[in-house]
Amino acid sequence: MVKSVDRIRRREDILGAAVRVFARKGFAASRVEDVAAEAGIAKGSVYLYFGSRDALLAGVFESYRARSDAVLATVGDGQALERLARLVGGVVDMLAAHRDHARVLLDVWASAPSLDMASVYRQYREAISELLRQARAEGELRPDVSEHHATLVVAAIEGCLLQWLADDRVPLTELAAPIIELTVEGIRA
Amino acid sequence: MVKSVDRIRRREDILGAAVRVFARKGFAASRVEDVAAEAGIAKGSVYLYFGSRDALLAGVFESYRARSDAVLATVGDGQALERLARLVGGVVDMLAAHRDHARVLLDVWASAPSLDMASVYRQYREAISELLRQARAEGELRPDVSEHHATLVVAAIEGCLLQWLADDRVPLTELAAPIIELTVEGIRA
Amino acid sequence: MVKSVDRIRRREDILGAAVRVFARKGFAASRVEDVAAEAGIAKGSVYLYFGSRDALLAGVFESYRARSDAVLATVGDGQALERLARLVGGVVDMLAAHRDHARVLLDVWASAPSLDMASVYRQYREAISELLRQARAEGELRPDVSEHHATLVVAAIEGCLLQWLADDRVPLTELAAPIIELTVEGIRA
Amino acid sequence: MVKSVDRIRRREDILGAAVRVFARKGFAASRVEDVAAEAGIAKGSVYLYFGSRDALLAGVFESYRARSDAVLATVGDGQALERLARLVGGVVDMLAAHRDHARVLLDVWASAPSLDMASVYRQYREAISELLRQARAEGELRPDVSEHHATLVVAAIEGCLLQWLADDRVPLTELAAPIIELTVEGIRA
DNA sequence: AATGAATGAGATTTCATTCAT
DNA sequence: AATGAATGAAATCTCATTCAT
Repeated sequence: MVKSVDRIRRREDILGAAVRVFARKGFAASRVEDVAAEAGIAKGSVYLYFGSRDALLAGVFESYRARSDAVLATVGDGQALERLARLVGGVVDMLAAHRDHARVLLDVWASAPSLDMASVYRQYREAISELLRQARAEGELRPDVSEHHATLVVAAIEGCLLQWLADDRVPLTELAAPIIELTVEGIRA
Repeated sequence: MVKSVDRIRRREDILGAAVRVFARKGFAASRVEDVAAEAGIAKGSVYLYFGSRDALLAGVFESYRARSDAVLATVGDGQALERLARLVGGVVDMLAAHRDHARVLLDVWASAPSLDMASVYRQYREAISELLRQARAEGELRPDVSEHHATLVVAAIEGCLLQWLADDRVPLTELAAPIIELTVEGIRA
Repeated sequence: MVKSVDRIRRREDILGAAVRVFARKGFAASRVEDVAAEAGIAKGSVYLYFGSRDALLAGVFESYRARSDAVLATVGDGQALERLARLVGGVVDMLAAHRDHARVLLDVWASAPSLDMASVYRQYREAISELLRQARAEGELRPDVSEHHATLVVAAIEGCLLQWLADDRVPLTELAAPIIELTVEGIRA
Repeated sequence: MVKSVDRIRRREDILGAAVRVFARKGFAASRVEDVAAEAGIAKGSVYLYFGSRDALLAGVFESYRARSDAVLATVGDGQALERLARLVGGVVDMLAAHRDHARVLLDVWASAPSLDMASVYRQYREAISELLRQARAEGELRPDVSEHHATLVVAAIEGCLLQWLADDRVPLTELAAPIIELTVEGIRA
């Protein structure tokens, strides 16, 4: 039991080190040894917890998905557009709280086609589409809202994320409100 | 003279090959030899036109910037919001016409911190901010439009691009209209 | 005392496991951990009984030598050629009874030049030469028998062993009789 | 054409170097770099001609098979037992002329189960069995010759080879005559 | 005595880059 | 200018061995 916990903890430590190193240097320029050094262990020990360098990147992606799923699961209840606003705010806050993690997703994107970033976006779009459908049923939606609106909501979030990652003077947390204003409040009937 | 033209042409051929190869396999998995093969020349010949493998990526980035600058330069005249709508449409069309090129920008992002994606976004934001300022002067802008709106416009474009790159069933060209509707028409006074 | 016996028993268990593992996968492809697993103990425990991985191979060789010496010591008495026939039969039976063990000798040969397979063959040749000398003294030997005959007797045994190890449809035990017929009976005066 | 010849020559050079290195240190202890150094080239260049370290061993085996096949193909004509004698002599001479090569076969045996030493022995046995059948048809064979005699002939050769490899004071070439005397002349009707 | 996590030396292999032809 | 064989630096990964528990 104790051993198992330790093992999980150690794995998470390594993953945390990997996130920091990958965010700092990019995955392509990061060596397994860099991750080990950041985690304070020997190179070979990384392989006791992850089968390969690529598995580290996959692990980062997994842990991002877990966080992402957690956010989607907590929009609570109330009117659909309120829930949508909470969803957008929740995702932005989650990303803002984990900049390194978010940065590494770019490497997942670029270097690991097998890690399915497409499905992450799809999942967001589906959750949002469902909320828009409910809003329409509730009569809260302006009738001229595009069928592509879910894509636009995701785009607003991810596009702001991208600009923040490129330049941290872009204030991601402050952007949550305008994103919601534009993509949620702006479509109320 | 003729030789010089040939040289430029050959360089562009190689760059085109690099774009296709990088888009297909990702930069990290692309070998100089792959690019040479795609261009129909020998590996060593690539080095007659580009100093290194990284220089190929830099070349792709440069040619993207050139295209991007060209689009920004052609918003024409008329009212500010009309020009903004043309800017957005122009960028989206340009990206849609060069999917491989756009895909490679992700690798630029992830693998080449020295290639300044941040400045690309900044340039877009500045052009858009200028147009918004003019629109405000023309009295065309709703007074409550956020100071962050330029960031949101860029986000909408880049966020849609990202989703289209991840999944080509996301219809980038069709998204131009809703993007404009939301981010340009939606802010008219 | 008891502990000492236990220790010896445990050492032999590990050696037996090593023989099975090495025979199955070859020494080069066998890991210390494989041997430990086969013996039902932890990897580190192997080192309580053997100083190194190579020592396991040396141990296998030692135990082969012990068996081999035992066979040479039991040719009993009687006429020299009868004792030679018993020697040949005894060696073949010993090998046939310990196929894994014999298989591992190939790895000793190939991987451990310090383990002296040459001396094993030499010892056989010397024992056989001595018997041939006695047979000659007893007038039992055809006068034209080659001075190299001892080498041929060893060759017949080892050569059959080799073929049996390569392909177990070669019937080693059945070959004992023809070997004796050819190399022992065939040289009677 | 010239390039092709060079390429083949270079491949053979490397293979020759591999034979020498493997014979000297054993395959297990031989590094690709050792082979490269023996061939006077850089480590990486070995990989231009052989896909892996194991491929070097496979190459050695292949070239042994080629030599072996060549010997089997040159027993000429005449009476079956004469041809058998020539076969035996030819194989022994071939082995004696290529001690390093023969030494490496032990590593093939021990380290590369996929390289089929069993088939080499089988091929020898089949060629010899065929000659024995013909000798019987020619009435040259003693009626009591064992059905296993082909195995014994192969054993005599391989067993002498083994002893010579272990100790070069065992005179392989001198042993050809006694081997033939015992295994070929000894079975004449 | 037994364990098995941790170590790190060392081997294989890749591939960007060079350069003789 | 073009080639592609050769190079060797560098990275991944393995696993024998150690040692704290």
